[in-house]
Amino acid sequence: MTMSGPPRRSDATRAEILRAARVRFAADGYQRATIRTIAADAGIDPSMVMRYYGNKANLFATAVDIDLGLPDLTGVPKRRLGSALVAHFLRRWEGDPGDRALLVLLRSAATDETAADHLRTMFREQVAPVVETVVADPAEAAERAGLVAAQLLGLALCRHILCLPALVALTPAELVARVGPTVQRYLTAPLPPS
Amino acid sequence: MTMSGPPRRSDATRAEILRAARVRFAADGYQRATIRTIAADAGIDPSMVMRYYGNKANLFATAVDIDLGLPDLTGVPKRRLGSALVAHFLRRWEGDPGDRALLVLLRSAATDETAADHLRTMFREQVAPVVETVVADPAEAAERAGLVAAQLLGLALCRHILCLPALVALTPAELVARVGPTVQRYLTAPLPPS
DNA sequence: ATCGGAAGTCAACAACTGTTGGCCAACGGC
DNA sequence: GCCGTTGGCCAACAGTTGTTGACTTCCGAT
Repeated sequence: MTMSGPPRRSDATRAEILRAARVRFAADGYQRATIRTIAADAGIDPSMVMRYYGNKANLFATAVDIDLGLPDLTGVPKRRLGSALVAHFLRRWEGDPGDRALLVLLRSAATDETAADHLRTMFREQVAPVVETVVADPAEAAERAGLVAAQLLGLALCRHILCLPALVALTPAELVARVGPTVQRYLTAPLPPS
Repeated sequence: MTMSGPPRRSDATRAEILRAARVRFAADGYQRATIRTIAADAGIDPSMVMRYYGNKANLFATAVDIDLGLPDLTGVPKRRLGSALVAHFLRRWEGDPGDRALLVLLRSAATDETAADHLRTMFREQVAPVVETVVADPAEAAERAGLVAAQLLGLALCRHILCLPALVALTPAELVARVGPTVQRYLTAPLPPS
């Protein structure tokens, strides 16, 4: 991730562009965010964005290449797995703007196939493996992880992107109390026959 | 909804435009769908779209002005409320293309504030009232409806827009069996204290 | 002091967008 | 058959977009 060559004089500008890009992509999504507005936010010329990141798609890919930072769940008591997961994601996307990278991806993934692909990869490489470590039958891991993702992404969508008032009104603690048991059930309850 | 004046000779074209618009908006979202591609799909000139629908925003509003067709839940046994709701929504958005209007809205709402507003209105005027008829304490109706919306929209997002393989693989019947109990709990389980 | 390259600015191109107005053809009541 | 109305197409405008290349300015090593 941090495979830096020799430190360059322009590192500050590069970082500033990336910060502005994350904010803009998060606010507007891939298509509506323009190189020009991102450059304006960063206080530099649009052509610098091209020079440092090649093109818009690559800038987006760089801005979105993040780590969910999922905790190691093997030490968590089995009854608290759901609450722990919900609490972690809430902490993750309620943080300061610029670090809400998951929302960047979510907003763009609805209309941009590249972003959707990033999200699927993130699910496959980060969420599914963690779920596999806490699930009884590994054969069911993918399905359970999918159900968990649907619940958590649905919550992020309704609370932070659609901003449904009924969900914005709830505190993080209340959300953990309400959604935690659902995730818990998706992780541990026996799957009903089809 | 069908407040038609005298039947015009161009009704067929108008309908064809609307059909093509729904398909395109569903596939690409508001911004990426262009008047030109919609017109091409409908086999007519872009200027006709303008003549019949005024502008792109109005065309979108018309294409998206739909009825969820939520069933009357007052006759459903209280234990089956969750399954009934999940089954209804699954039927609604697994149908033939052109009738998947909810997905049109969902895809665009992530990046377009107008679409998001439509979705909030639909939630407030269609989902919340129905939930209110089946909930014990009316004061909790909005919150319960919000949780239900988060779960159902999350499912639609992951299955039909992100196309997570783990969720695409499940049959509608399996999904009802897995997600139904969650919705049931959001509707009827006592809300934990904050 | 000077020279090379990096950092940054400016102006422009080509493609695409929503939108407009003018023009032609077909229809239908008189 | 005549003519106004309607349905439809074509070409163009104005704005925005990603992207490019030439030009200037600054800094650090020699």
